[in-house]
Amino acid sequence: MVKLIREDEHCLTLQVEHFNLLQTFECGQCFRWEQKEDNHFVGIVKGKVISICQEEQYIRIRNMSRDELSETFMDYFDLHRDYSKIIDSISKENTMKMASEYGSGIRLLKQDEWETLISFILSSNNNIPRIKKIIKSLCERWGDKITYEGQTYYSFPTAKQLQHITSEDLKEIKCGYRASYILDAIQKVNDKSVDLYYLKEMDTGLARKELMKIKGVGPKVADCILLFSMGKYESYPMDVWIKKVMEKYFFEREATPKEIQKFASTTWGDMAGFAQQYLFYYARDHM
DNA sequence: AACCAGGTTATAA
DNA sequence: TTATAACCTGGT
Repeated sequence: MVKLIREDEHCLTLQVEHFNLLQTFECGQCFRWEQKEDNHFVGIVKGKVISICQEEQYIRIRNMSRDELSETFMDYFDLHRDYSKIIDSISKENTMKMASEYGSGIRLLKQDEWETLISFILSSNNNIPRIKKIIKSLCERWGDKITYEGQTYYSFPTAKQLQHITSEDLKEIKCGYRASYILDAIQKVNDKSVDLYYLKEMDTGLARKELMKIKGVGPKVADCILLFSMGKYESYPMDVWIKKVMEKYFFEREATPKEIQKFASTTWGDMAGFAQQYLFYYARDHM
């Protein structure tokens, strides 16, 4: 599935099927990848700046060795997985055929649990530009400075790095009422009353309950964390877009969250999370 | 001015 | 268990 085409100085070229950078970054799972003028995307994975560009099936990654490719990059972009199999298995009717074709280059990222937790707490009742702005401020204020090709970037601050910040600090970066949620997350992760990095080993339902002990983490945010950072692919985050698109194409009427969850679970089972991504991406452009 | 945006919380039926 | 109002903030 993944072929290493070329290896230059700190630079790799891959050939991959079902991998589109724009789709992967625009399908609602992440907030930090930046598109540069020359069609490059720059992001930070495990504290390291990575620059990627794409032409059709060819992916060029700058600032990356072969070891780093197999240790972090492949995993982060879920490149070991055969997405044509997944698309086949969930595209049993017209809507999913349409949606999975439209977003056929989406990959489900495996992001850092902490970053995902905080990012999606901030996402609640908020809009994307503001979410991105707040996360950026958070990183610039408390993250580590990283210099890459003359530009300055910042890592996402760890729970440890944030352990002494106050509500006032968070208000300054315009978190609003979510400030108290963030403080609760910092406290619970640091004192291990929620063992964040162990949750992926647990049963999905239990892990979900654990996440929801944190203030500001309800069903939707919990499902996002499970799906985007813990590989819990049966999760089906239900936001306003998913509700709209499901009601239009699968119910042809109003439906309750419970009905929708049940439908997703019985129809797609442990592939529901992939279906959610295709539907979300499709809905954002067609509703 | 009123309403909305990747929901959650607190309260009440 | 399910329904409703209030919520920081910035944009329309």
